[in-house]
Amino acid sequence: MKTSSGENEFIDNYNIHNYNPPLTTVDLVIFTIIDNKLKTLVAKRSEYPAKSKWALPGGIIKTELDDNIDAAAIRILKEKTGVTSPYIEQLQTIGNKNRDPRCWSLTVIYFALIPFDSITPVAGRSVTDIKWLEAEDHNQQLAFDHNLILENAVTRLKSKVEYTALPLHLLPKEFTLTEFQQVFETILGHSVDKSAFRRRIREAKIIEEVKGKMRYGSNRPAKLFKAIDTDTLHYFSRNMGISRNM
Amino acid sequence: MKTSSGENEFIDNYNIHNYNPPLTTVDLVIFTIIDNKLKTLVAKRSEYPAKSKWALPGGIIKTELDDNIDAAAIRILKEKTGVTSPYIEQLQTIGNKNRDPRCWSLTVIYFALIPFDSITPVAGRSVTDIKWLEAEDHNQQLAFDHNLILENAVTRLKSKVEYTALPLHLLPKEFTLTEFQQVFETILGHSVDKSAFRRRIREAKIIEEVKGKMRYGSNRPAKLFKAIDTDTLHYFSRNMGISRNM
DNA sequence: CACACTTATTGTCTCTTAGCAACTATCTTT
DNA sequence: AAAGATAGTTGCTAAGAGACAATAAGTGTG
Repeated sequence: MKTSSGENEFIDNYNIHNYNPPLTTVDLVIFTIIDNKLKTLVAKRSEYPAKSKWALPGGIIKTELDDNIDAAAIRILKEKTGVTSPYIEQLQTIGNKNRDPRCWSLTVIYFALIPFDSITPVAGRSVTDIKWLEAEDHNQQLAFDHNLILENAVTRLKSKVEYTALPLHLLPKEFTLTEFQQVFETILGHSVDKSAFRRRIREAKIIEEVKGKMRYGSNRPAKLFKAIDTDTLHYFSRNMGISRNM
Repeated sequence: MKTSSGENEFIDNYNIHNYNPPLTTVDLVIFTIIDNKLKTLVAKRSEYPAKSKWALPGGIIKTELDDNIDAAAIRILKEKTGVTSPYIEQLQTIGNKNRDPRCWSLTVIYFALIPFDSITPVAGRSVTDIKWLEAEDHNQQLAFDHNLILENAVTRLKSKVEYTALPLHLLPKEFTLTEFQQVFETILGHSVDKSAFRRRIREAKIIEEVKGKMRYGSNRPAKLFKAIDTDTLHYFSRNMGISRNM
Protein backbone atom coordinates (compact mmCIF):
# COMPACT_ATOMS: atom_id res chain seq x y z
CA MET A 1 0.00 0.00 0.00
CA LYS A 2 1.38 3.39 -1.00
CA THR A 3 1.82 5.73 1.94
CA SER A 4 2.73 9.38 2.11
CA SER A 5 5.31 10.68 4.60
CA GLY A 6 2.65 12.18 6.86
CA GLU A 7 0.86 8.88 6.74
CA ASN A 8 4.00 6.98 7.74
CA GLU A 9 4.41 9.14 10.78
CA PHE A 10 0.80 8.60 11.71
CA ILE A 11 1.16 4.87 11.41
CA ASP A 12 4.33 4.79 13.52
CA ASN A 13 2.55 6.62 16.30
CA TYR A 14 -0.44 4.36 16.18
CA ASN A 15 -0.90 2.05 19.15
CA ILE A 16 -3.79 -0.33 19.39
CA HIS A 17 -3.68 -0.18 23.18
CA ASN A 18 -4.74 3.42 23.14
CA TYR A 19 -8.16 1.99 22.38
CA ASN A 20 -10.33 -0.37 24.31
CA PRO A 21 -10.73 -3.09 21.75
CA PRO A 22 -13.24 -5.91 22.12
CA LEU A 23 -12.12 -9.47 22.75
CA THR A 24 -12.13 -11.01 19.27
CA THR A 25 -12.74 -14.69 18.86
CA VAL A 26 -13.83 -17.22 16.29
CA ASP A 27 -16.48 -19.82 17.03
CA LEU A 28 -17.34 -22.83 14.92
CA VAL A 29 -20.56 -24.67 14.33
CA ILE A 30 -19.40 -27.96 12.91
CA PHE A 31 -22.07 -30.06 11.27
CA THR A 32 -22.04 -33.64 10.21
CA ILE A 33 -24.59 -36.37 9.74
CA ILE A 34 -24.50 -39.52 11.87
CA ASP A 35 -27.19 -42.18 11.60
CA ASN A 36 -29.32 -39.87 9.48
CA LYS A 37 -29.28 -37.21 12.15
CA LEU A 38 -27.81 -33.74 11.96
CA LYS A 39 -25.12 -33.39 14.60
CA THR A 40 -22.94 -30.58 15.78
CA LEU A 41 -19.68 -30.71 17.67
CA VAL A 42 -19.42 -29.28 21.18
CA ALA A 43 -16.42 -29.15 23.46
CA LYS A 44 -16.22 -29.15 27.24
CA ARG A 45 -14.25 -26.12 28.37
CA SER A 46 -11.24 -26.77 30.56
CA GLU A 47 -10.67 -23.12 31.43
CA TYR A 48 -12.56 -20.10 32.70
CA PRO A 49 -14.90 -18.58 31.89
CA ALA A 50 -17.71 -21.14 31.71
CA LYS A 51 -15.28 -23.81 32.82
CA SER A 52 -16.53 -27.40 32.43
CA LYS A 53 -19.51 -26.26 30.40
CA TRP A 54 -20.20 -27.47 26.91
CA ALA A 55 -19.58 -24.88 24.23
CA LEU A 56 -19.03 -24.50 20.53
CA PRO A 57 -15.35 -24.92 19.67
CA GLY A 58 -13.73 -21.52 19.47
CA GLY A 59 -10.73 -19.46 20.30
CA ILE A 60 -9.14 -16.08 20.30
CA ILE A 61 -7.82 -14.63 17.07
CA LYS A 62 -4.04 -14.47 17.37
CA THR A 63 -2.74 -11.64 15.27
CA GLU A 64 0.82 -12.97 15.48
CA LEU A 65 -0.27 -16.34 14.19
CA ASP A 66 -3.25 -15.94 11.88
CA ASP A 67 -2.93 -14.19 8.53
CA ASN A 68 -6.69 -13.74 8.29
CA ILE A 69 -9.92 -14.83 9.95
CA ASP A 70 -10.47 -17.84 7.75
CA ALA A 71 -7.01 -19.05 8.72
CA ALA A 72 -7.85 -18.49 12.37
CA ALA A 73 -11.01 -20.56 11.98
CA ILE A 74 -9.10 -23.38 10.36
CA ARG A 75 -6.35 -23.25 12.98
CA ILE A 76 -8.84 -23.36 15.83
CA LEU A 77 -10.78 -26.17 14.24
CA LYS A 78 -7.63 -28.20 13.94
CA GLU A 79 -6.36 -27.36 17.43
CA LYS A 80 -9.57 -28.31 19.15
CA THR A 81 -10.72 -31.23 17.08
CA GLY A 82 -7.98 -32.44 14.78
CA VAL A 83 -10.24 -31.96 11.76
CA THR A 84 -8.63 -30.44 8.66
CA SER A 85 -9.79 -28.96 5.35
CA PRO A 86 -13.54 -28.95 5.71
CA TYR A 87 -16.02 -26.74 3.93
CA ILE A 88 -16.28 -23.54 5.95
CA GLU A 89 -18.46 -20.54 5.48
CA GLN A 90 -18.86 -17.41 7.50
CA LEU A 91 -22.21 -17.30 9.21
CA GLN A 92 -22.40 -14.05 11.13
CA THR A 93 -20.57 -11.91 13.63
CA ILE A 94 -21.94 -11.24 17.06
CA GLY A 95 -20.54 -8.58 19.34
CA ASN A 96 -21.91 -7.00 22.47
CA LYS A 97 -20.92 -6.18 26.00
CA ASN A 98 -22.94 -8.87 27.73
CA ARG A 99 -22.12 -12.13 26.04
CA ASP A 100 -18.80 -12.70 27.82
CA PRO A 101 -18.32 -11.92 31.54
CA ARG A 102 -14.77 -10.69 30.90
CA CYS A 103 -15.51 -7.79 28.59
CA TRP A 104 -17.07 -6.56 25.36
CA SER A 105 -16.73 -9.58 23.15
CA LEU A 106 -16.90 -10.01 19.41
CA THR A 107 -17.03 -13.40 17.76
CA VAL A 108 -16.94 -14.32 14.11
CA ILE A 109 -18.97 -17.45 13.63
CA TYR A 110 -18.27 -20.02 10.95
CA PHE A 111 -20.14 -23.07 10.08
CA ALA A 112 -18.25 -26.07 8.84
CA LEU A 113 -19.52 -29.16 7.08
CA ILE A 114 -17.71 -32.45 7.53
CA PRO A 115 -18.30 -35.64 5.55
CA PHE A 116 -19.68 -38.34 7.78
CA ASP A 117 -16.88 -40.74 6.99
CA SER A 118 -13.97 -38.54 8.00
CA ILE A 119 -14.92 -38.08 11.61
CA THR A 120 -12.12 -38.55 14.07
CA PRO A 121 -12.19 -35.40 16.16
CA VAL A 122 -10.11 -35.47 19.32
CA ALA A 123 -10.19 -33.13 22.28
CA GLY A 124 -7.35 -30.65 21.86
CA ARG A 125 -5.99 -27.62 23.68
CA SER A 126 -8.12 -26.17 26.48
CA VAL A 127 -10.77 -28.77 25.92
CA THR A 128 -11.35 -31.74 28.20
CA ASP A 129 -13.87 -33.57 26.10
CA ILE A 130 -15.83 -33.31 22.90
CA LYS A 131 -19.03 -34.89 21.69
CA TRP A 132 -21.56 -34.76 18.89
CA LEU A 133 -24.73 -33.06 19.92
CA GLU A 134 -28.05 -33.49 18.14
CA ALA A 135 -28.24 -30.15 16.35
CA GLU A 136 -31.90 -29.56 17.14
CA ASP A 137 -31.68 -30.79 20.71
CA HIS A 138 -32.75 -27.90 22.88
CA ASN A 139 -32.15 -29.62 26.21
CA GLN A 140 -28.40 -29.13 26.26
CA GLN A 141 -27.42 -25.86 27.92
CA LEU A 142 -24.39 -24.44 26.14
CA ALA A 143 -22.04 -21.77 27.43
CA PHE A 144 -22.35 -18.06 26.63
CA ASP A 145 -24.87 -17.36 23.86
CA HIS A 146 -23.99 -20.54 22.04
CA ASN A 147 -27.50 -21.95 22.08
CA LEU A 148 -28.65 -18.95 20.11
CA ILE A 149 -25.71 -19.21 17.72
CA LEU A 150 -26.40 -22.88 17.12
CA GLU A 151 -30.05 -22.15 16.44
CA ASN A 152 -29.10 -19.49 13.90
CA ALA A 153 -26.69 -21.85 12.23
CA VAL A 154 -29.28 -24.61 11.92
CA THR A 155 -31.80 -22.17 10.47
CA ARG A 156 -29.29 -20.92 7.93
CA LEU A 157 -28.23 -24.44 7.01
CA LYS A 158 -31.83 -25.58 6.49
CA SER A 159 -32.67 -22.53 4.45
CA LYS A 160 -29.61 -22.91 2.25
CA VAL A 161 -30.23 -26.59 1.67
CA GLU A 162 -33.60 -25.60 0.18
CA TYR A 163 -31.94 -24.02 -2.83
CA THR A 164 -28.28 -25.05 -2.98
CA ALA A 165 -26.23 -28.19 -3.37
CA LEU A 166 -24.61 -27.65 0.03
CA PRO A 167 -25.15 -31.24 1.22
CA LEU A 168 -22.39 -32.31 -1.15
CA HIS A 169 -19.94 -31.29 1.55
CA LEU A 170 -21.49 -33.61 4.09
CA LEU A 171 -20.83 -36.60 1.87
CA PRO A 172 -17.68 -38.66 1.44
CA LYS A 173 -15.72 -38.29 -1.79
CA GLU A 174 -17.77 -41.05 -3.38
CA PHE A 175 -21.42 -41.54 -2.63
CA THR A 176 -24.64 -42.94 -4.04
CA LEU A 177 -27.60 -40.92 -5.20
CA THR A 178 -29.70 -42.35 -2.41
CA GLU A 179 -27.19 -41.16 0.16
CA PHE A 180 -27.18 -37.74 -1.45
CA GLN A 181 -30.94 -37.57 -1.27
CA GLN A 182 -31.00 -38.77 2.32
CA VAL A 183 -28.80 -35.89 3.42
CA PHE A 184 -31.31 -33.46 1.97
CA GLU A 185 -34.14 -35.27 3.67
CA THR A 186 -32.40 -35.37 7.01
CA ILE A 187 -31.67 -31.68 7.07
CA LEU A 188 -34.96 -30.51 5.62
CA GLY A 189 -36.96 -32.83 7.82
CA HIS A 190 -39.19 -34.15 5.08
CA SER A 191 -38.94 -36.64 2.25
CA VAL A 192 -38.08 -35.71 -1.30
CA ASP A 193 -39.40 -37.32 -4.49
CA LYS A 194 -36.78 -39.61 -5.98
CA SER A 195 -37.36 -38.93 -9.65
CA ALA A 196 -37.69 -35.18 -9.18
CA PHE A 197 -34.57 -35.15 -7.06
CA ARG A 198 -32.53 -37.03 -9.64
CA ARG A 199 -33.75 -34.83 -12.47
CA ARG A 200 -32.76 -31.79 -10.50
CA ILE A 201 -29.30 -33.12 -9.75
CA ARG A 202 -28.77 -34.41 -13.28
CA GLU A 203 -29.60 -31.07 -14.83
CA ALA A 204 -27.44 -29.17 -12.40
CA LYS A 205 -24.41 -31.09 -13.70
CA ILE A 206 -22.65 -30.99 -10.36
CA ILE A 207 -21.73 -34.65 -9.96
CA GLU A 208 -20.37 -37.35 -12.22
CA GLU A 209 -20.35 -41.11 -12.16
CA VAL A 210 -17.31 -42.90 -10.85
CA LYS A 211 -16.97 -45.42 -13.65
CA GLY A 212 -16.44 -49.05 -12.74
CA LYS A 213 -17.14 -48.70 -9.03
CA MET A 214 -20.32 -49.69 -7.26
CA ARG A 215 -21.62 -49.88 -3.73
CA TYR A 216 -22.60 -53.52 -3.05
CA GLY A 217 -25.14 -54.87 -0.61
CA SER A 218 -27.79 -57.55 -0.51
CA ASN A 219 -29.56 -55.84 -3.36
CA ARG A 220 -28.95 -54.15 -6.63
CA PRO A 221 -25.60 -52.33 -6.45
CA ALA A 222 -25.66 -48.55 -6.50
CA LYS A 223 -23.60 -46.37 -8.79
CA LEU A 224 -21.04 -44.20 -7.10
CA PHE A 225 -20.78 -40.50 -7.87
CA LYS A 226 -18.40 -37.74 -7.01
CA ALA A 227 -18.62 -33.96 -7.04
CA ILE A 228 -17.30 -32.28 -10.16
CA ASP A 229 -16.35 -29.01 -8.54
CA THR A 230 -16.25 -28.71 -4.78
CA ASP A 231 -15.19 -25.06 -4.86
CA THR A 232 -18.27 -23.45 -6.36
CA LEU A 233 -21.62 -23.89 -4.69
CA HIS A 234 -24.51 -24.63 -7.01
CA TYR A 235 -27.71 -22.61 -6.63
CA PHE A 236 -31.00 -24.05 -7.83
CA SER A 237 -33.57 -21.63 -9.22
CA ARG A 238 -36.36 -23.17 -7.16
CA ASN A 239 -36.68 -24.45 -3.66
CA MET A 240 -36.69 -28.16 -3.00
CA GLY A 241 -40.18 -29.65 -3.15
CA ILE A 242 -41.97 -31.72 -0.57
CA SER A 243 -43.05 -35.30 -1.11
CA ARG A 244 -45.66 -37.13 0.92
CA ASN A 245 -43.86 -40.48 0.69
CA MET A 246 -42.42 -40.29 4.20
CA MET B 1 -24.59 -14.93 33.91
CA LYS B 2 -23.92 -17.19 36.91
CA THR B 3 -20.27 -17.25 37.90
CA SER B 4 -18.40 -19.40 40.38
CA SER B 5 -15.85 -17.92 42.78
CA GLY B 6 -12.90 -19.30 40.80
CA GLU B 7 -14.44 -17.77 37.72
CA ASN B 8 -14.83 -14.38 39.35
CA GLU B 9 -11.17 -14.37 40.28
CA PHE B 10 -10.26 -15.30 36.74
CA ILE B 11 -12.37 -12.50 35.32
CA ASP B 12 -10.91 -9.92 37.67
CA ASN B 13 -7.42 -10.82 36.56
CA TYR B 14 -8.33 -10.70 32.90
CA ASN B 15 -6.86 -7.83 30.92
CA ILE B 16 -7.51 -7.38 27.22
CA HIS B 17 -4.18 -5.65 26.78
CA ASN B 18 -2.33 -8.84 27.56
CA TYR B 19 -3.33 -9.82 24.07
CA ASN B 20 -2.60 -8.25 20.74
CA PRO B 21 -6.10 -7.65 19.53
CA PRO B 22 -6.95 -6.63 15.98
CA LEU B 23 -8.26 -3.19 15.18
CA THR B 24 -12.02 -3.70 15.02
CA THR B 25 -14.12 -1.49 12.83
CA VAL B 26 -17.50 -1.37 11.13
CA ASP B 27 -17.87 -0.41 7.46
CA LEU B 28 -21.08 0.39 5.67
CA VAL B 29 -22.17 -0.10 2.11
CA ILE B 30 -25.12 2.21 1.80
CA PHE B 31 -27.32 1.69 -1.23
CA THR B 32 -29.99 3.83 -2.71
CA ILE B 33 -31.48 4.38 -6.11
CA ILE B 34 -31.20 7.73 -7.87
CA ASP B 35 -32.48 8.26 -11.41
CA ASN B 36 -32.98 4.54 -11.81
CA LYS B 37 -29.35 3.84 -10.98
CA LEU B 38 -27.97 1.94 -8.05
CA LYS B 39 -25.77 4.21 -5.98
CA THR B 40 -23.58 3.75 -2.96
CA LEU B 41 -22.32 6.32 -0.52
CA VAL B 42 -18.59 7.06 -0.21
CA ALA B 43 -16.85 9.51 2.07
CA LYS B 44 -13.60 11.38 1.64
CA ARG B 45 -11.33 10.63 4.57
CA SER B 46 -10.04 13.60 6.50
CA GLU B 47 -7.57 11.57 8.57
CA TYR B 48 -4.80 9.06 8.15
CA PRO B 49 -4.50 6.42 6.94
CA ALA B 50 -5.65 6.86 3.34
CA LYS B 51 -6.24 10.55 4.01
CA SER B 52 -8.20 12.37 1.30
CA LYS B 53 -9.11 9.13 -0.41
CA TRP B 54 -12.68 8.04 -1.00
CA ALA B 55 -13.79 5.17 1.20
CA LEU B 56 -16.87 3.42 2.47
CA PRO B 57 -18.17 5.13 5.60
CA GLY B 58 -16.84 3.33 8.64
CA GLY B 59 -15.43 3.69 12.08
CA ILE B 60 -13.90 1.97 15.05
CA ILE B 61 -16.13 0.02 17.43
CA LYS B 62 -16.16 1.88 20.72
CA THR B 63 -16.72 -0.53 23.52
CA GLU B 64 -17.52 2.29 25.96
CA LEU B 65 -20.19 3.60 23.63
CA ASP B 66 -21.71 0.78 21.62
CA ASP B 67 -23.78 -1.92 23.28
CA ASN B 68 -23.41 -4.20 20.28
CA ILE B 69 -22.20 -4.21 16.69
CA ASP B 70 -25.52 -3.28 15.16
CA ALA B 71 -25.60 -0.24 17.42
CA ALA B 72 -22.08 0.64 16.34
CA ALA B 73 -23.12 0.45 12.70
CA ILE B 74 -26.11 2.68 13.29
CA ARG B 75 -24.04 5.15 15.31
CA ILE B 76 -21.38 5.36 12.62
CA LEU B 77 -23.95 5.72 9.88
CA LYS B 78 -25.51 8.63 11.72
CA GLU B 79 -22.20 10.25 12.60
CA LYS B 80 -20.87 10.18 9.10
CA THR B 81 -23.99 10.80 7.07
CA GLY B 82 -26.82 11.93 9.30
CA VAL B 83 -28.98 9.08 8.07
CA THR B 84 -31.06 7.29 10.70
CA SER B 85 -33.08 4.09 10.97
CA PRO B 86 -32.42 2.43 7.63
CA TYR B 87 -32.64 -1.25 6.80
CA ILE B 88 -29.30 -2.76 7.74
CA GLU B 89 -28.02 -6.27 7.34
CA GLN B 90 -24.70 -7.83 8.14
CA LEU B 91 -22.82 -8.75 5.00
CA GLN B 92 -19.55 -10.31 6.04
CA THR B 93 -16.53 -9.81 8.22
CA ILE B 94 -13.09 -9.36 6.79
CA GLY B 95 -9.94 -9.56 8.83
CA ASN B 96 -6.31 -9.91 7.92
CA LYS B 97 -2.95 -8.39 8.57
CA ASN B 98 -2.58 -6.58 5.25
CA ARG B 99 -5.72 -4.58 4.71
CA ASP B 100 -4.76 -1.71 7.01
CA PRO B 101 -1.22 -0.30 7.19
CA ARG B 102 -1.54 0.23 10.92
CA CYS B 103 -2.01 -3.33 12.05
CA TRP B 104 -4.05 -6.51 11.83
CA SER B 105 -7.50 -5.18 11.06
CA LEU B 106 -10.94 -6.69 11.32
CA THR B 107 -14.03 -5.05 9.90
CA VAL B 108 -17.65 -6.04 10.16
CA ILE B 109 -19.40 -4.97 7.00
CA TYR B 110 -23.05 -4.00 6.86
CA PHE B 111 -25.11 -3.06 3.93
CA ALA B 112 -27.82 -0.52 4.36
CA LEU B 113 -30.77 0.29 2.11
CA ILE B 114 -32.15 3.81 2.04
CA PRO B 115 -35.37 4.94 0.38
CA PHE B 116 -34.64 7.28 -2.46
CA ASP B 117 -36.75 10.05 -1.01
CA SER B 118 -35.07 10.33 2.38
CA ILE B 119 -31.60 11.21 1.18
CA THR B 120 -30.00 14.10 2.99
CA PRO B 121 -26.66 12.73 4.06
CA VAL B 122 -24.15 15.27 5.28
CA ALA B 123 -20.44 14.91 5.80
CA GLY B 124 -19.86 14.29 9.49
CA ARG B 125 -16.94 13.58 11.79
CA SER B 126 -13.58 12.78 10.18
CA VAL B 127 -15.10 13.14 6.73
CA THR B 128 -14.51 16.12 4.45
CA ASP B 129 -16.98 15.22 1.78
CA ILE B 130 -19.45 12.59 0.74
CA LYS B 131 -20.93 11.61 -2.58
CA TRP B 132 -23.06 9.01 -4.25
CA LEU B 133 -21.01 6.66 -6.36
CA GLU B 134 -22.46 4.54 -9.14
CA ALA B 135 -22.36 1.14 -7.46
CA GLU B 136 -21.04 -0.72 -10.47
CA ASP B 137 -18.56 1.97 -11.47
CA HIS B 138 -15.15 0.34 -11.42
CA ASN B 139 -13.17 3.47 -12.23
CA GLN B 140 -13.26 4.95 -8.77
CA GLN B 141 -10.31 3.81 -6.65
CA LEU B 142 -11.46 3.40 -3.08
CA ALA B 143 -9.25 3.19 0.01
CA PHE B 144 -8.08 -0.07 1.59
CA ASP B 145 -9.93 -3.10 0.19
CA HIS B 146 -13.15 -1.20 -0.22
CA ASN B 147 -13.44 -1.86 -3.94
CA LEU B 148 -13.58 -5.55 -3.17
CA ILE B 149 -16.06 -5.04 -0.37
CA LEU B 150 -18.32 -2.97 -2.59
CA GLU B 151 -18.20 -5.60 -5.30
CA ASN B 152 -19.19 -8.27 -2.79
CA ALA B 153 -22.02 -6.14 -1.54
CA VAL B 154 -23.39 -5.54 -5.03
CA THR B 155 -23.21 -9.24 -5.82
CA ARG B 156 -25.04 -10.10 -2.62
CA LEU B 157 -27.67 -7.45 -3.24
CA LYS B 158 -28.34 -8.61 -6.78
CA SER B 159 -28.52 -12.21 -5.77
CA LYS B 160 -30.90 -11.47 -2.92
CA VAL B 161 -33.15 -9.35 -5.08
CA GLU B 162 -33.64 -12.43 -7.29
CA TYR B 163 -35.63 -14.19 -4.62
CA THR B 164 -36.61 -11.72 -1.90
CA ALA B 165 -38.69 -8.57 -1.52
CA LEU B 166 -35.62 -6.60 -0.42
CA PRO B 167 -36.32 -3.66 -2.80
CA LEU B 168 -39.15 -2.63 -0.49
CA HIS B 169 -36.54 -0.94 1.65
CA LEU B 170 -35.34 1.21 -1.20
CA LEU B 171 -38.78 2.68 -1.65
CA PRO B 172 -40.45 5.53 0.19
CA LYS B 173 -43.26 4.68 2.60
CA GLU B 174 -45.78 5.00 -0.20
CA PHE B 175 -45.05 3.96 -3.72
CA THR B 176 -46.64 2.73 -6.93
CA LEU B 177 -46.38 -0.75 -8.37
CA THR B 178 -44.45 0.59 -11.33
CA GLU B 179 -41.88 2.14 -9.02
CA PHE B 180 -41.61 -1.12 -7.14
CA GLN B 181 -41.03 -2.99 -10.37
CA GLN B 182 -38.47 -0.46 -11.58
CA VAL B 183 -36.33 -0.98 -8.51
CA PHE B 184 -36.15 -4.68 -9.31
CA GLU B 185 -35.29 -3.93 -12.91
CA THR B 186 -32.60 -1.43 -11.98
CA ILE B 187 -30.82 -3.77 -9.62
CA LEU B 188 -31.19 -6.91 -11.69
CA GLY B 189 -30.22 -5.15 -14.91
CA HIS B 190 -33.06 -6.53 -17.02
CA SER B 191 -36.74 -5.93 -17.47
CA VAL B 192 -39.46 -7.86 -15.70
CA ASP B 193 -42.87 -8.80 -17.05
CA LYS B 194 -45.53 -6.54 -15.60
CA SER B 195 -48.33 -9.04 -15.15
CA ALA B 196 -46.05 -11.72 -13.77
CA PHE B 197 -44.51 -9.24 -11.39
CA ARG B 198 -47.84 -8.06 -10.08
CA ARG B 199 -49.14 -11.58 -9.65
CA ARG B 200 -46.03 -12.43 -7.67
CA ILE B 201 -46.36 -9.41 -5.42
CA ARG B 202 -50.11 -9.86 -4.99
CA GLU B 203 -49.76 -13.46 -3.89
CA ALA B 204 -46.92 -12.66 -1.53
CA LYS B 205 -49.27 -10.38 0.44
CA ILE B 206 -46.48 -8.04 1.45
CA ILE B 207 -48.02 -4.71 0.47
CA GLU B 208 -51.42 -3.11 0.77
CA GLU B 209 -53.21 -0.31 -0.96
CA VAL B 210 -53.22 3.12 0.61
CA LYS B 211 -56.91 3.88 0.22
CA GLY B 212 -57.92 7.21 -1.13
CA LYS B 213 -54.48 8.33 -2.25
CA MET B 214 -53.12 8.34 -5.77
CA ARG B 215 -50.03 9.46 -7.58
CA TYR B 216 -51.05 11.95 -10.27
CA GLY B 217 -49.32 12.78 -13.54
CA SER B 218 -50.23 13.46 -17.12
CA ASN B 219 -51.84 10.09 -17.38
CA ARG B 220 -53.97 7.66 -15.48
CA PRO B 221 -53.24 8.06 -11.76
CA ALA B 222 -51.44 5.23 -10.03
CA LYS B 223 -52.57 3.56 -6.82
CA LEU B 224 -50.26 4.00 -3.88
CA PHE B 225 -49.14 1.04 -1.80
CA LYS B 226 -47.27 0.56 1.42
CA ALA B 227 -45.43 -2.34 2.99
CA ILE B 228 -47.46 -4.40 5.45
CA ASP B 229 -44.54 -5.58 7.55
CA THR B 230 -41.13 -4.00 7.13
CA ASP B 231 -39.52 -6.21 9.77
CA THR B 232 -39.75 -9.59 8.10
CA LEU B 233 -38.19 -10.10 4.72
CA HIS B 234 -40.30 -12.05 2.25
CA TYR B 235 -38.66 -14.93 0.37
CA PHE B 236 -40.10 -16.04 -2.96
CA SER B 237 -39.86 -19.72 -3.79
CA ARG B 238 -38.58 -19.00 -7.28
CA ASN B 239 -36.16 -16.56 -8.76
CA MET B 240 -37.39 -13.51 -10.62
CA GLY B 241 -37.93 -14.20 -14.32
CA ILE B 242 -36.53 -12.34 -17.31
CA SER B 243 -38.63 -10.51 -19.85
CA ARG B 244 -37.51 -9.46 -23.32
CA ASN B 245 -39.51 -6.22 -23.30
CA MET B 246 -36.53 -4.02 -22.55
C1' DC C 1 -34.41 -70.64 -8.46
C1' DA C 2 -37.65 -67.89 -6.20
C1' DC C 3 -37.53 -64.16 -3.15
C1' DA C 4 -36.50 -59.93 -0.87
C1' DC C 5 -34.56 -55.73 -1.37
C1' DT C 6 -32.81 -51.67 -3.27
C1' DT C 7 -31.40 -49.14 -7.36
C1' DA C 8 -32.65 -46.96 -11.40
C1' DT C 9 -35.68 -45.45 -15.04
C1' DT C 10 -39.89 -44.20 -17.32
C1' DG C 11 -44.26 -42.27 -17.90
C1' DT C 12 -48.15 -39.49 -16.89
C1' DC C 13 -50.88 -36.11 -14.68
C1' DT C 14 -51.25 -31.75 -12.89
C1' DC C 15 -50.04 -27.39 -11.06
C1' DT C 16 -47.56 -23.34 -11.22
C1' DT C 17 -46.07 -19.50 -13.38
C1' DA C 18 -43.20 -17.18 -16.72
C1' DG C 19 -43.79 -14.86 -20.92
C1' DC C 20 -46.36 -12.64 -24.26
C1' DA C 21 -50.03 -9.93 -26.12
C1' DA C 22 -54.08 -7.50 -26.19
C1' DC C 23 -57.30 -4.82 -24.06
C1' DT C 24 -59.51 -1.53 -20.88
C1' DA C 25 -59.29 2.49 -17.69
C1' DT C 26 -58.37 7.13 -16.37
C1' DC C 27 -55.96 10.91 -16.09
C1' DT C 28 -53.67 15.38 -18.52
C1' DT C 29 -52.71 17.97 -22.49
C1' DT C 30 -53.81 20.15 -26.68
C1' DA D 1 -63.31 16.06 -27.98
C1' DA D 2 -59.39 13.79 -29.50
C1' DA D 3 -54.77 12.39 -28.56
C1' DG D 4 -51.27 10.72 -25.70
C1' DA D 5 -49.57 8.49 -21.90
C1' DT D 6 -49.26 5.35 -18.27
C1' DA D 7 -51.98 2.27 -15.05
C1' DG D 8 -54.04 -1.81 -14.50
C1' DT D 9 -56.37 -6.21 -16.06
C1' DT D 10 -57.25 -10.38 -18.56
C1' DG D 11 -56.49 -14.37 -21.29
C1' DC D 12 -53.69 -17.66 -23.54
C1' DT D 13 -49.69 -20.78 -24.27
C1' DA D 14 -45.86 -23.37 -23.22
C1' DA D 15 -42.20 -24.74 -20.27
C1' DG D 16 -40.80 -26.65 -16.25
C1' DA D 17 -40.98 -29.41 -12.62
C1' DG D 18 -43.39 -31.42 -8.63
C1' DA D 19 -46.06 -35.50 -7.26
C1' DC D 20 -47.27 -40.01 -7.90
C1' DA D 21 -47.17 -44.61 -9.87
C1' DA D 22 -45.40 -48.36 -12.13
C1' DT D 23 -41.86 -51.13 -13.78
C1' DA D 24 -37.39 -52.92 -14.88
C1' DA D 25 -32.72 -54.20 -13.38
C1' DG D 26 -29.22 -56.28 -10.55
C1' DT D 27 -27.49 -58.07 -6.30
C1' DG D 28 -27.32 -61.47 -2.09
C1' DT D 29 -30.02 -64.94 0.58
C1' DG D 30 -32.56 -69.18 1.79
